[in-house]
Amino acid sequence: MDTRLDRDMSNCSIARTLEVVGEKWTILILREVWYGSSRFSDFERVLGCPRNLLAARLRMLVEEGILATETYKEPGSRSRPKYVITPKGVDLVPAVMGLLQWGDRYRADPEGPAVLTRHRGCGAHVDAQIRCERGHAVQAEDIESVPGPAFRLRPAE
Amino acid sequence: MDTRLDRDMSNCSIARTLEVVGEKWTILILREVWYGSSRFSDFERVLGCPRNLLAARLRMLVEEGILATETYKEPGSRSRPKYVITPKGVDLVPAVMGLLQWGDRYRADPEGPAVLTRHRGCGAHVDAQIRCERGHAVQAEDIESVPGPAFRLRPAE
DNA sequence: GACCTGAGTTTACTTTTCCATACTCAACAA
DNA sequence: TTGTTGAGTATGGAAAAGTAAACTCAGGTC
Repeated sequence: MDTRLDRDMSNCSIARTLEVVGEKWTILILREVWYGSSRFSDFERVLGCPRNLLAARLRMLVEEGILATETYKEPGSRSRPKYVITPKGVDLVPAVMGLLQWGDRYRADPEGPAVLTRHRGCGAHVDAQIRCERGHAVQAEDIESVPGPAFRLRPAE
Repeated sequence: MDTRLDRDMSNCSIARTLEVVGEKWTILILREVWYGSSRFSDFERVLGCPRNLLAARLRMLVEEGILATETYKEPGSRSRPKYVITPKGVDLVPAVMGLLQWGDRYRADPEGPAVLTRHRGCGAHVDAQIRCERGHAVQAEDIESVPGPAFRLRPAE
């Protein structure tokens, strides 16, 4: 993609995804959900994030359909809400795996990463890869970005 | 991973990656590099981002080794710096492809995405997938997160 | 020598986001 | 009826981001 006129990037899918998950704490909240947390107090304790932001992020994630609320009840106390991931949230896993993998490679402690990801059953290490529909592994250099159906040039200034 | 004691997440690779690329504009600058921009004025024009932040983000990306500066020279003007991606930067592609893919699925215009990614040569659509080392495609539900070498529990409070 | 240009830096001001902490609220328990 | 607990809401100050314009700097051109 090498149009000399400026592309209009107002409909860029990367930017639009970041509008939803690009704020501070959002992705870390999702990480906690994957690692098993579901309650407000769990997120607060493990993340150390301010409560008002936590509430705002959870509300956003639920509004966007990435998390959903259910209720749980501990014996001897009343029902309270908990947060569970939806299929739309699960679809963020490849992106987050990509971040995890980069951090493992370039920012891990000398002894290695804090968390290993394995294929349940097979046990082999798991990571995010780029593949084409035909199943070929694709090097980043061999990705070609071409204008899609919603491609626009920028309105003249 | 379901330790009832709190995990210490201060060495989480996701959090550490976000420390580098989690600020506003950073990933969009990388997007522009992939789409062919390399000059300060290109980024400024296409992103519409404030110059001081742009300068700060570029400096950060160069310090982190994700971008590198080279010089270019237009005939009739002096040499000027441009920004090119390094192998360390290329390793962020899977994460960003993951974001792109989610945006394409859930936030695209009705007519479709603005940009299509294809395998150069083969031409087939390309995306980020989760695979294990043995080459199996892995469903998000079949990822098992287990404590790694740098796993720590949280020091008691 | 004066002017131009791309790539910044600096400054000054407004707005937004973030952080820390205090406060509220609705069951349930004693 | 008072206390407790989890899940928030409210608030006030600090930090970061956004906006706009002026300024710098070096190596071109005129």
